Amino acid sequence: MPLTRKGNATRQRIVEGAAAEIRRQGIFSVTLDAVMQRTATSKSQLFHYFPDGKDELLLAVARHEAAGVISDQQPELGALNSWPAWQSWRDKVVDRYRKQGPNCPLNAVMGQLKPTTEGARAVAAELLAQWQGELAAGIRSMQSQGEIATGLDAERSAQALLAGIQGGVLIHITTGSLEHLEAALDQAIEFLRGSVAKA
Amino acid sequence: MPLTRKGNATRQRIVEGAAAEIRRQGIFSVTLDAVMQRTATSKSQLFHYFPDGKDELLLAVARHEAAGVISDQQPELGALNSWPAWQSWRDKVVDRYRKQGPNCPLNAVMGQLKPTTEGARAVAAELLAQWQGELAAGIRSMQSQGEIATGLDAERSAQALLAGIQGGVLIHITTGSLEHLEAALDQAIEFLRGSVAKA
DNA sequence: GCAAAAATGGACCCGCAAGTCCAGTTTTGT
DNA sequence: ACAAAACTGGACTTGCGGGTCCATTTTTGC
Repeated sequence: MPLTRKGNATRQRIVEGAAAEIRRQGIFSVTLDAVMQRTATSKSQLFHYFPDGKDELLLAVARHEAAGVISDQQPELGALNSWPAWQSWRDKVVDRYRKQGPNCPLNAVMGQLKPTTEGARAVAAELLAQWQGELAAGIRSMQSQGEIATGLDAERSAQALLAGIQGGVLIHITTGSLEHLEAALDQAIEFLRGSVAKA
Repeated sequence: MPLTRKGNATRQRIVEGAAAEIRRQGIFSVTLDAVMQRTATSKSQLFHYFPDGKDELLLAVARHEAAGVISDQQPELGALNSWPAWQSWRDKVVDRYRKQGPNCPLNAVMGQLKPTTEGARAVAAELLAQWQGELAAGIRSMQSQGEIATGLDAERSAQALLAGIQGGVLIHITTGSLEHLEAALDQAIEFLRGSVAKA
């Protein structure tokens, strides 16, 4: 009978507590003791739910955060079928990172996993793939409506857009400014809109 | 008489050794002992040249790497005054990161500095600012030749392009693929070229 | 060439935080 | 109700790796 209801709740509490700790204090404050204190748990509990220790916990945090990144963009991200939709999605993305501030748990965790590096990369890669997929779907949707040139490679444009977003977020993390993220989003959208004019 | 010739050489050796270690084994292999071994130095030397210890050393590595990032793009980056120049610059960037592989010392170091975090951010911020400045200069140069629409905000376009690059590199680090970097560069350049047609 | 300052070697210290253990309690299925 | 399994508490161990110290050698400037 692996994982009782209470156990599940505790596990959840640990993961969210660790994530919250990162957001507030940065990745270096995340010591097992800190997590214990914040989540009112003991060391045995930590190792009970995460037998492989800190790395496993951090990986769980990464998964948790990755899921949030996508879901925070819904429902707009899943329905990029009109220019207003694109615009409000754009605003949502900018807003999300404005609120999050410069402490990105996902990014923080990524640089911290050592043995589990492959696992961490997999989580990040999957997130990126999913994100890119949604963007490409949106582009194709617009293409089918004649709002974006059909000669354009949807997948490649999605890659470029995704890169712009990632870079924008990264720059936000390091400088605290959101200008780059906004510029990247705006320019990408403008590029997509402009494609139809000269086709 | 602070810093004799030999001392300077040793210091240099330490920084480069640490950077090389990161490239080969990742950031977690960078222990003071590892640096000592690789650079044939003793602990006293490390603390002689970097009294504040590891953080100071890592910061020096960051500075060293940051300088390399820009200079590796020269002379092309400094003379973006024709489309062929842009193209060869683009190729140089992609090539640089292809050669570097997925272990970026600068990125790695960034996530590792704790007390010196402000210092690290400053280094990164300055690098970004300089990079963006060069790009903006290139865009303005093309504008003056009528190859890019003058209505376009050079600084903002440079921001977007820079974001694309950063994101592309980041994705390269996490997935190993350079496609995103290439897509971001190509699309940005295409956007700039296209601006003149509809002006 | 000779003090002073810089450079070097390497033994030693030490704290922190991850990880272990086991004893005790609560929950669960039947 | 009663075993088995899940859950919890917290004391204890441990090792890694950063940082300290001092003795010795080399270089520098005059």
